[in-house]
Amino acid sequence: MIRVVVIDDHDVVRRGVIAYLDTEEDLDIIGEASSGHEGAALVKEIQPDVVLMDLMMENGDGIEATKEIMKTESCNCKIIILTSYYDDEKVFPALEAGAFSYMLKTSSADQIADAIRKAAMGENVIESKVATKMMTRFQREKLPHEELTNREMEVLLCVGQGMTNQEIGEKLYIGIKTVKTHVSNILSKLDVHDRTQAAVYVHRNQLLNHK
Amino acid sequence: MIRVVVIDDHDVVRRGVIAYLDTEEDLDIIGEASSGHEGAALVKEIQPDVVLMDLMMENGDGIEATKEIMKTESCNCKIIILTSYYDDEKVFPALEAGAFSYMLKTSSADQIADAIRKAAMGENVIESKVATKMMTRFQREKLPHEELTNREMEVLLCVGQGMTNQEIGEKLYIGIKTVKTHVSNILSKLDVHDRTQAAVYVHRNQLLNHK
DNA sequence: TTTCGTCTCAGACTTAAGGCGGAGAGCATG
DNA sequence: CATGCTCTCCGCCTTAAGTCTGAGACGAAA
Repeated sequence: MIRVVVIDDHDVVRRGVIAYLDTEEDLDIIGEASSGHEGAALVKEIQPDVVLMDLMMENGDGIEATKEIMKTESCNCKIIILTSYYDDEKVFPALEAGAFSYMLKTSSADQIADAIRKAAMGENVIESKVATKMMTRFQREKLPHEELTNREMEVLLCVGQGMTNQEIGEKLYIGIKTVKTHVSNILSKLDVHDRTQAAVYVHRNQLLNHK
Repeated sequence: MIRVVVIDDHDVVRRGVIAYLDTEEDLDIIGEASSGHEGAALVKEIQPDVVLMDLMMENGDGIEATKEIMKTESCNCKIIILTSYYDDEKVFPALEAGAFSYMLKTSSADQIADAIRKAAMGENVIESKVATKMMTRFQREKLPHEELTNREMEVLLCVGQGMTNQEIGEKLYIGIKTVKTHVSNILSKLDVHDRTQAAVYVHRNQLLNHK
């Protein structure tokens, strides 16, 4: 039996999920909570195998609760995030906080039950939309270049769109000489020889997709 | 009841698929064939709702059979391609021939049954790997530019990798003057003003991913 | 206050890029 | 054979790009 706790402040959702999971013979819902604080305390107390955690909650959100739970040393439970959102601001903090899997509420009940079983076996499940975001994020983290300043990044993105120095200057309200300085610094930081290669760099690393 | 015909020259596969589909109460397997010709004739005769068609067959392949079936005016059946291959040379001819859905044999039996039901309701199912190929293909079909010659495309791809005229000339064993001519023609055909924009164009349209 | 980093800009210089016009060779098509 | 397309290459010219050196202004941090 896999011992599960469900944390979600939306009663209908929580009860619905529990109702379904109860029909699965190998899953045992041993507790539920309607806020992050409450949930974290409950988890510490009853030590479930898997936690199903909503992200957006009224009193203390899921990210805080996740961090709270992961801090306890004795904890070896897996936290599955179950939410409607998959934007960067939610996904990465949740994963950094220690989430084990990341499911969307658009997933079917079967998929959620599967994710719980896999979590219990140490196998994590990342919804494909979220996985895509992770991939691009990892790619970006691997960037070998020196840190560019904010201004340089602005200029680089302009170059990546095919703008000339003149156009960049007009857009950023600075002189063309200044643009040239920035471009020159960018080229040496990225270790490329001309603006075309810099533009290629932008696209290879998908820097334009996230503004 | 959804009336289904299965066309596959591999006996084991055909019988396995039929055996499974027979367990589904809403599906009625009304016919089967082991070649494209045979299958097309059968379909014309008994007018099923959905056809499950293998692509690679000994006597008359699935693409020909699909075209054959789609040519008949009275035909309002949906053809689902079921194959192991998802390379460009197979996928696009099949879709152009009139295939309604495209499934891979790696799909689960459930997914195939689902695809049949959806086809009967007018909803097509494209396996994700195939869908990805379609997306990039569509993007390429929408390209607004004039047709480039083969040589120009070669040069353009070099530009898209950030190469200088000098480097391109050395790679293609032509003079730098010739490269300049090509680049100049490319710029005017693509309606861009410099090589950097051409490089951006290459990446926006993912021209490098398919060599 | 001094130091450091960033952003801004200048002048002088070199070079790659790109436009324009012209042209010859090969090759397929009608 | 005449036409058209492609690929090749030339010279001349203009300009955008990029390097180098130097420097002033500003704000944060030591």
